Amino acid sequence: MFSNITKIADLKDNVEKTVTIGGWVYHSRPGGKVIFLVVRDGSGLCQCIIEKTAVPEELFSQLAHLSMESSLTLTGTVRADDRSVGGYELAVTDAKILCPSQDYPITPKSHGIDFLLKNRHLHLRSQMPWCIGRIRHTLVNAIRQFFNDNGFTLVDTPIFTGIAGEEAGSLFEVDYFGLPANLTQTGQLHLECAALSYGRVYCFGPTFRAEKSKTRRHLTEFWMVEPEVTFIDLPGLLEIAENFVSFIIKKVLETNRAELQTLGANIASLEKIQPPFYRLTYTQASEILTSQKAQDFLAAQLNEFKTAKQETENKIAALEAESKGAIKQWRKDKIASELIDLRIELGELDTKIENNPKHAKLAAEFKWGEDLGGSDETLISLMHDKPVFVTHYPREAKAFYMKQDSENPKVVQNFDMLAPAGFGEIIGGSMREDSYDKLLAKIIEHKYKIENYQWYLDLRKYGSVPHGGFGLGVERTLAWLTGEKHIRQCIAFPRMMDKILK
RNA sequence: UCCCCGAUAGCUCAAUCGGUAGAGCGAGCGGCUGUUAACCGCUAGGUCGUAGGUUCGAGUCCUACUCGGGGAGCCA
Repeated sequence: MFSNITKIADLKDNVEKTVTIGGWVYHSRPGGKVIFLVVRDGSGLCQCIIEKTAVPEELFSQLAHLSMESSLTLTGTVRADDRSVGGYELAVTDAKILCPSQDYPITPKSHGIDFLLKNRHLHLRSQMPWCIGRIRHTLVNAIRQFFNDNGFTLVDTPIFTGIAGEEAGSLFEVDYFGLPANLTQTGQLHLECAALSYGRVYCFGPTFRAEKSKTRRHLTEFWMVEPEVTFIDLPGLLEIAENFVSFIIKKVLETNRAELQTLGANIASLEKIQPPFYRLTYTQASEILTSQKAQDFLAAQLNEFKTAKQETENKIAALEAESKGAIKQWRKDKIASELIDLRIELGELDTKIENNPKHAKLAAEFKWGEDLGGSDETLISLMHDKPVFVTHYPREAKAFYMKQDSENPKVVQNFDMLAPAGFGEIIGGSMREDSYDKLLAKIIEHKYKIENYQWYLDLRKYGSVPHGGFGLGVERTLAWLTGEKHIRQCIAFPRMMDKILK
């Protein structure tokens, strides 16, 4: 029945031909003599022109009263026209309404985030989530392609697990037929087993963290890709990581430039992301944090914030003054929505101004041995225009499985990759401890039950080799690429602390 | 877990000193228009988050609770 449906994205190949499209009303501008219906079909938008003289009178009247998100098929001639979205339009000769939509809750005006999340099942149809979803698809595809093309074997690691990969405290516990089990926090430990079988492996799936974190950078369920490689050292891992990240960004830039533009992403800065990335040891990073340069940077930033605040306040005052004058209603609307945005901006600037001295203090008082805090990472990433690897963290601050450095026993061979412009950590990785004795000592030190880790220790007993890997968070990467402030927009149905909506 | 902010029409927001509840969008009806966040006119739409308190009088002040937003810590 629908075999003759043409996708809107393919209209460019059907100019002057008669086609049928199927989709949903995105926008309607009905008139006495001509109706403009913008229709979306998942592949794009198309403006459909319905002239009163071209269709039966009853159909014209029905189409004139069609509201947002009504579903229908439309038949007509494709015309190239610069006045239409996408450059093509359909001169309609016939249409069939499938399901008229009444009182669709999402309107073209702005909505609050709570409302949109409650209506997430419908919000997915809107432009922003649609663009992000398309980019996510490319990103996921590119991730698989990179590893598949570089000799990695996909291994699906379990979601129910008996042991913790990261530190406890962020585990979701489940009742597994009366036995305690957890949802996976990482596929790494299982992946290491597979790496010793295949050499180069990766896993890609959902990951669960029960962290009580209500921030724009946290989900309780997120997707992570984790490669694991044998016969490698830390510099080798960094090389894979920077090639990997550069590859996926290149693919997104190639495939989704239009979506990135719609979302207002910083394309120019993404185009700069090419190997090599910056490399800092933890010790160098801590020196930067406590340096005068960092303090000067923060002071300059504070001044920028204050200037921006002043400018924003001036803009608000000017708009408020204009709004009180005798002006057209549409201008008043525009001012009102601009004012809302400006006030949000002002609030964010206030937060930044408030946090800046705290961050300066944290940075200045940074002591070797602590883990890098969020603000420290942000500061370092802001001071660089490309991603930064921070390596060799203090052993005490890091997970038990990370390999002790041969030259400096106080540090481990690990790395975090910080995205530029303050987006923070998107990759964490390390060489794994391959010495049976050292790993055992760490397990004992952490007071973990040895019997739970015997299988993991076995990997160091039977043909242990140097190996390592890393994990990349899909939603955080997507937030970075798209310029989305909040990670919750980067997955179709976000799971957040204390909130499962559907 | 801690700190800050908020809750008014379906949605986004106003409401001055504590004194009769207002717009726009969306919805419905009509008009007009190669329109494009179209425009113009009319109509409907409210127990001001919940429960107390202060007051002649509370959307506005106070207390508690619920829900939401932002930030800190922690992390991908």
